[in-house]
Amino acid sequence: MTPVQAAACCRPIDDLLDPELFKALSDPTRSRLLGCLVKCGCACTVSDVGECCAVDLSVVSRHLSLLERAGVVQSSKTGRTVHYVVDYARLCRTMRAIADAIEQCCPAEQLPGCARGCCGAR
Amino acid sequence: MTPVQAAACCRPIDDLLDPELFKALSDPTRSRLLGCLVKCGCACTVSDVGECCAVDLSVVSRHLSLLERAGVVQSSKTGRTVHYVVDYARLCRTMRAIADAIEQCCPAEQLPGCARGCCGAR
DNA sequence: TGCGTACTTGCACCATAATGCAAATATACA
DNA sequence: TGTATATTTGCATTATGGTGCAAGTACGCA
Repeated sequence: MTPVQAAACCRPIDDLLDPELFKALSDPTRSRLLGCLVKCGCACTVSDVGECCAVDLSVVSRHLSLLERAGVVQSSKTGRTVHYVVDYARLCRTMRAIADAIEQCCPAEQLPGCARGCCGAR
Repeated sequence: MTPVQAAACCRPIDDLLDPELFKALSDPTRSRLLGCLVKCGCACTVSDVGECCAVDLSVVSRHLSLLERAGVVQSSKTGRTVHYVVDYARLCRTMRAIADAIEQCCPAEQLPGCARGCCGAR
């Protein structure tokens, strides 16, 4: 199969390789903010998360809302404070789905020893 | 635990949330090129992969070498042609490791019903 | 109602990165 | 050795995106 033929062939990986999601995770500042939120485990205010980074609070606000648009975190407003929480379930599900979708395309000869004859990542 | 405290606490997720990897996957053109390579399943030349996209061949060349630097694909040169292959095993392993690392940080109360009391993604 | 706090938005600036074209490099083949 | 092919690199252009500051909005509280 040539790349052109492959391009015409629809697979789960097509939807999962979403540039928007990866773009959300591609900035060092956002990565750090997300890392703090992930490790924190609880709902945090914009100000609290902002203390992890040496950037303006407006920058933190923008980054968090971008992460929310990408489906990585969720926000809830109570009064004038906004709390952000990581959507653990969705993130885990997406990452594993990507792995599965890639593995599905992996040719059998790629890595011997795997149950499916490929990838050996299971 | 506050975000600041969480930031000081080292977890596997810290190394796995690598902005460089995600940056490699964050461009639509690169995403399409990678998708073709993933679905193709075999080693493809720069020219062949380039036929999937309406961009200059020099652009394709640069994108593929960037994907290689990010550890997503591997290249091999034979004569004057360069072949690119997806590193299926590594990609799968990384994505699953990210999922595992995120799950590890997920608080127990997040999602009931899961074996670990969280995430429900297993 | 007025003030302070939490966050967001507008704007300008700067850095990075994507793109196409042309030229260069590397290699196969006659 | 000369020519054609495959890929890469230099360069200029353009687009995108991150940042800080200042101002605006929303809301709680006295």
